[in-house]
Amino acid sequence: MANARSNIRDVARESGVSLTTVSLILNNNDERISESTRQRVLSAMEKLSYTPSRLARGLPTRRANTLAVLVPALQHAFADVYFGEIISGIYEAAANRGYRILLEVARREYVRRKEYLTLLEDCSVDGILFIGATEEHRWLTEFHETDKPLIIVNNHFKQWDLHHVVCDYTAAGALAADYLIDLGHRNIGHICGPSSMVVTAEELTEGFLSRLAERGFPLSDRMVVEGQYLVETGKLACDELLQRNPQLTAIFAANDKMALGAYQSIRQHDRQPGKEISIVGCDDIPTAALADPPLTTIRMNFFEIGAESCQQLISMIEKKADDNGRKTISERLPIALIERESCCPPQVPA
Amino acid sequence: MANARSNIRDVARESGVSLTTVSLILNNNDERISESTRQRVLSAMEKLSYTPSRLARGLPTRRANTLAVLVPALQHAFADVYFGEIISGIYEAAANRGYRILLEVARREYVRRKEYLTLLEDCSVDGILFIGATEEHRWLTEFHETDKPLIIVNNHFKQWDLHHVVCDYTAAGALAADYLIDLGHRNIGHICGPSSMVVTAEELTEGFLSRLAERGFPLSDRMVVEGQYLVETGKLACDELLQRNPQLTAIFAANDKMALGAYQSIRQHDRQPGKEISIVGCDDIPTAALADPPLTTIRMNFFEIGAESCQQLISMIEKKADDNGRKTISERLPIALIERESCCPPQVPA
DNA sequence: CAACGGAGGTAAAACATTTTACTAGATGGC
DNA sequence: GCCATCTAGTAAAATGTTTTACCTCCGTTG
Repeated sequence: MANARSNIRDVARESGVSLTTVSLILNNNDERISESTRQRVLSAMEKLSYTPSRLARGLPTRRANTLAVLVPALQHAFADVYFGEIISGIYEAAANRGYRILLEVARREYVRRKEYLTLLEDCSVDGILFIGATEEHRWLTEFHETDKPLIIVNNHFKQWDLHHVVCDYTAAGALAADYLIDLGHRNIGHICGPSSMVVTAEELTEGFLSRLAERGFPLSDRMVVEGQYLVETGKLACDELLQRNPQLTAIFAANDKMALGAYQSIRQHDRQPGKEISIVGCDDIPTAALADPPLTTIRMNFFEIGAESCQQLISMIEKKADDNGRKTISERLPIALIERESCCPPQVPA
Repeated sequence: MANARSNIRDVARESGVSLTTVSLILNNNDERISESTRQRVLSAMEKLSYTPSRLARGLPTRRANTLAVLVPALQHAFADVYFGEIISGIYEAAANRGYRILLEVARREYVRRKEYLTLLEDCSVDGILFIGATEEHRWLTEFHETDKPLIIVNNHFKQWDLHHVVCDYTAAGALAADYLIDLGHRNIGHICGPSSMVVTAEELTEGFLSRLAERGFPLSDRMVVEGQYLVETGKLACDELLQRNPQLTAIFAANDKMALGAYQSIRQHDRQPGKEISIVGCDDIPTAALADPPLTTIRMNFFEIGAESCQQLISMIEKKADDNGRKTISERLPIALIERESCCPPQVPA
């Protein structure tokens, strides 16, 4: 009863104009409408407390003004700061441009049924942002030829050029190398990410190793151990490194979580992280600053990555009309070293 | 061209039946349709690779099969584990029942323009889950009388009975009190949450204080200091407590972040957290287990809270049809003490 | 004075569904 | 043989917009 939601027709009747007129005003296609009519219609809207239905609007326009954020099926994915930061950035950019955000998880069933495509066809969503892509997500190829609005956030694939926005992982690796060498370290270990699965892990390690080599201190393969980006795997990798070279004075971990795992390992070996063994992390998650000692790390600014990806996606969507040169979007954001207290020059053996 | 997305009409034509028939099959209103027709239509769908448009469906049904998650406008809200865990739980429950999740942030403008209501009226969304409500969000009253599908997640308001699902904060406080008393502590301090702003903070403190009193060790007001749920405020509160009573042997912090802040403060006072001063936190965020020493805390299971809230919301929405006794939903989930290494009996002064 | 053009609109088709009320024909009971 | 009921379906209205093509004045031009 009270719920007789008013529609555009009611507004038209109330203000004595046609549907078309109301619609034009709603869409700010002002040119054709006189100021007096405009005012009349606007106050009718006010009076009827009219709000246009997004659903109905999307039908003729085939636009939902909504973007999907797709994440892989990991345990409690949204509780991860990495995803969380990126999503915050995406939200910010989307909200500023009037878009909404839909959350989607790429479970096995989801992928098998190609729901990600349905999402677009179905007009639920105007574009997709994929976070946390790995080699496992080869089905993304489907987006290769077709010019569907998809952006890979903070990763990319070598084989197919899909639109993407990433941090400069190569530069990050080089930066870490320079920093440790400049401090005087020569016995260095590296806990790398799962490089066969994610390109950025490979780039980081590549950047680190080649800079070390360039500066005349190449790292033996033995001193590179892989972890799965989790605290525990970081600890295990560090155990391994310490066993392979007990003289170790510095470690570069491919992410902060593994760096914190290294802290644990080092303590268990009765050494002091940050004093006897220097650690550089990567990502600059909030916990890094709270660790003891506060972790020196490379800041990736995931919020920025999310926001930038989102803006690129929106531009793609809105530009689609005047279908100009469809170049692959490939952007690389800068990184920075954040110096805290987990590094110092190597201690000379007494 | 290739994009001539097929619709229900095409399917009807292809299989030689009416629109209605196709629609009925789509909605599994099987009873009226013969198996042979059904098969014919299904294969026509297959052949045309037809997917129904969510948008168009929502229009007549006034159902979007989408839920909104509304969070307050905090810096990078989605990067917070607290929100993240809850959202993960919500997602899980929603996905299992075929609902999608829309993210919304209640910025000032958003609230002023009552977008949260628009969301519902507009049929973008069938219900709303509000996380992180405080006394600041008094506009939620609007949901009081009307029976709009809104659930307050892990908080509630005393004045109006809005539907909500919360952890049992009173029990949590009591549990902490028992634990510390049983260990032998008598010089206890409490870092409470912003109790004038959030009811659950008040309940936790109330539970803690009254159990202490019951057991014969009432806590003086001086030994309760308020923090804003952040690491830094926890540290400051702890500084204050240590100054007010240097004999302090145990602290109960209203959340883990403040407990970690207390670690910092204690260290700066040259005392050992977990040995000289025992700490109990609350929430059991992932960092708690990684802290040094690992933090003893009360697990709230936010994932569960999210999932349960979401299920309740969905039931509300789906039951709406047979509008039975509209009772306010008010659920209280159990909590548990997770013993780690941040507590021990008080040390006898040498 | 006829033709033109612009200002300010409007009618109607299109978008893709659901749902209500109806029907034609077959079956069954008495 | 007639009415009632059931089966398998259909026609048409409803949902709330956008958009295209058109219309009607009215003031200018040539």
